[in-house]
Amino acid sequence: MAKATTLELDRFLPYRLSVLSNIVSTAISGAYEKRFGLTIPEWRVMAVLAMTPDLSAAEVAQRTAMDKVAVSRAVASLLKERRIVRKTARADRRRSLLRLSSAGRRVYAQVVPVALDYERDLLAPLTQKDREAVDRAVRILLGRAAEIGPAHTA
Amino acid sequence: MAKATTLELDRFLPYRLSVLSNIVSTAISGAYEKRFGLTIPEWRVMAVLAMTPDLSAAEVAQRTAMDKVAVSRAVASLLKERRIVRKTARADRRRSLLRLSSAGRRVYAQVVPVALDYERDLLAPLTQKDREAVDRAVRILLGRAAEIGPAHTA
DNA sequence: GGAAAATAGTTACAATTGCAACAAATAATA
DNA sequence: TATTATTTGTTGCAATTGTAACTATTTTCC
Repeated sequence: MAKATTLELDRFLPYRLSVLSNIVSTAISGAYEKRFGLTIPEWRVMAVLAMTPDLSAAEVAQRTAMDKVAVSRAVASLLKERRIVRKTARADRRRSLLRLSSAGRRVYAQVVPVALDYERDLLAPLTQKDREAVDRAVRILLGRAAEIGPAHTA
Repeated sequence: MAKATTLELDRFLPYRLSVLSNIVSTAISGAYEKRFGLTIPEWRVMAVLAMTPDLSAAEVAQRTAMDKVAVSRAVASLLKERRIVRKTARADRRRSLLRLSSAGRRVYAQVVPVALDYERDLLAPLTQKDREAVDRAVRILLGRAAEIGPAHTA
């Protein structure tokens, strides 16, 4: 007969990750919202377009780990606020090519230091070794999680 | 004049945490839902009641990092499925004392191994040292995140 | 003891999110 | 080339979630 086990929630990594991620996301999204009127999906779209202009919505979705509906809505709202511009791809008129507008680049330049400051504060109590361990572990876990929990890879 | 910086999304810890946590949560909640008809909030409530019976909803909320509305809904649904029982506290008739029913304990006993197996698979590619580092880092980050992002601590 | 403040939990409403159906355009194939 | 299948992105609808208002009870303190 199998041994009866109990599970202590605060030692269960999925739970701890969820709590940590929620706290961090809430804090960050509060800051973005308040200071720049940006949601996190909007910010993610801006961040990838800053790195790589002229992506299609599908490419943005892939790079931000967002689904295409979320990207579509973020793009719609960024267009309305004139923080990105969209042109139709000449070669394939289904695709649209997205890039930051100059206003978008200005906002982006303001957000980046806020984001990096937050990250720095968050990581402050960790030693350099700890940070490297976290970095490596998160990378490994991301790979492993994608493997075992295909989520939507039907 | 300030230096212009860019932010690479996949090196930004808040982003990586969010992606990792989403993948893990989706995988787990899929498993719970499919096999046991449990949502994650419901599972969390069950998990703390298994450890500590006769908690009030507010105490459950505190221990699960859920807000009281979420607890209320999870409790309502667990009651309907007869997986927990509720009695009114004699001393204070506003409070209700919650505990698993025997059916609830049976379900719990089935879920625990699934949860622990998932965690084990997830952590499989990490060395023991890595795991300890993650454990420590997450604990520290949880504390730090709670400090700097009071979120709702108005 | 009684009015006012506080607390536990629920409910109603609004905002967010996810999924499925869809239109437009292109690609594949017969 | 006409027909069907696929891809891109949007929209509608349902489910989830968060915020605020509410009821019931208890506590405070005059």
